[in-house]
Amino acid sequence: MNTQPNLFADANDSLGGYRHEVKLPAGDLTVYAAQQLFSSLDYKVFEMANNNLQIPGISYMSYTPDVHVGVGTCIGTTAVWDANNGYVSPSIVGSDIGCGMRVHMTNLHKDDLKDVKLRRKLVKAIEKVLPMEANQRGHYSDIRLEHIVRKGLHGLPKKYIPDGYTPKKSTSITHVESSKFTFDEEVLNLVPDMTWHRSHRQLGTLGGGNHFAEIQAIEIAEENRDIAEAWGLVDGQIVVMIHSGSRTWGGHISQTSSSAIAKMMQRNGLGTSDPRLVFAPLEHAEGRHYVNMMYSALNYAVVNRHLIAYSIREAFREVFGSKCEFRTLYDLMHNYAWEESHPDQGSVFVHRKGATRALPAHHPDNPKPYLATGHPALIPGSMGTASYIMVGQSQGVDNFYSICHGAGRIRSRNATKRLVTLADFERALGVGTENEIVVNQRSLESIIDESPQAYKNVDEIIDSVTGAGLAQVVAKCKPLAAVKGAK
DNA sequence: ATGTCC
Repeated sequence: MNTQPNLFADANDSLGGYRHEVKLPAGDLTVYAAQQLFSSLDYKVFEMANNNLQIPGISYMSYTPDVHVGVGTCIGTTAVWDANNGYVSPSIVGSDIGCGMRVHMTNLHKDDLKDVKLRRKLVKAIEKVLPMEANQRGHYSDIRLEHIVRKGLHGLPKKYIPDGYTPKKSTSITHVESSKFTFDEEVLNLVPDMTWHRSHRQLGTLGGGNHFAEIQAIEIAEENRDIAEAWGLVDGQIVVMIHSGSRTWGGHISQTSSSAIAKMMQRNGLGTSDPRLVFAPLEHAEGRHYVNMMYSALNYAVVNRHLIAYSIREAFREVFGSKCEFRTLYDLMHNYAWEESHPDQGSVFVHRKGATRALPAHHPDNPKPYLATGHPALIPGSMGTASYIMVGQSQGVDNFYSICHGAGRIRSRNATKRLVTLADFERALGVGTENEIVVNQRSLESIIDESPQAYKNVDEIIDSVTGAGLAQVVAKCKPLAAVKGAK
């Protein structure tokens, strides 16, 4: 409950209670959330917004309904500056640069996976090709990391972009948000050998925490059946959803850039109430350096998800034969900052931290295959609950087209370990029943901090997004099996 | 999130 209501006594609700304009001492915050979710927000998220709003020149800041406290900045933040006179903040982007979602579509039906033993077999096959133990090396030592961070998907050897990876013989790189982020490659010379080495070994690995790969069965939303069909989605279809990021490459960039920027801030007397919140003018050497490095991490993250998908495709082909399709639906990030064009504000520099860009039909930033419909917006649920494939609405322009990025944590990992029992977790996964969501980890205890009881109800989050007119549901994705990385 | 503290 909110114990210090004065801060947002001036909250002005609109859009039937789904949008809240909050007056904070340092500036205005927009919160997209149904009334009940809004009322239940922790006071700390407003405190963090107030710190972020102290960064000079910020022109817009908003929260998604899944907002929760992070380090320096809340997860669920969209923060915007004028691109010509703006600031960039590694603390807003966060440490997992380029973290995001990827979905592949198979030609399997949920009935093909009805047998729990077959789901176990599939998970075992995935474990063979997809490293999930901490510090376990990936299987892609033949790929040059230098090519990946410089050229993104274009740096991959051809054999890793198989025919039929996407519909109509187009390659998978036409079906992602961006196949290559261009930057000043000089910055790569400053990355230490150890980071090159570790990041090379880590290519194609899932990582820990909330990262996962899930096998899901989809239900098409009736009102968007035409869009679903245009995307190649049908009722009961098995899809594979992947959530991962830039691993140690992005982590290294975040850490080194943040400390360089912190020093620059000290020299120039810059700062807010929170010393952990670092930022630099875009035109400063430190700001430019971070942006360049960040883009290399975006390349790493997209390729990492592509390779995870490639590995899982191998497992599917082993279990279901070589006729098993594995077409790319989309790859979409939720942690990054970049320049965009806004109809009223022109060139803007947009940070998204745990916020997903969901463009509507005909927006010019859609990749060509999705120009007529809008691109798929991929929203993960918590483990054992549904995920969603959505599409943006034109009204989303008010929020720079940002929507949620998942369920949103309601209790810390430690609090979850204290409060949630193994029996609770097993019940949530249907362990022992024929509908069991099969998980790779032999000991569920090791991932109990990821149990659904640690998260908000994703359906309420989605309701807030649709209620506010930001996006619509195209398909609901129900998990049949999940693989998680070890701690 | 992260080779979770040089």
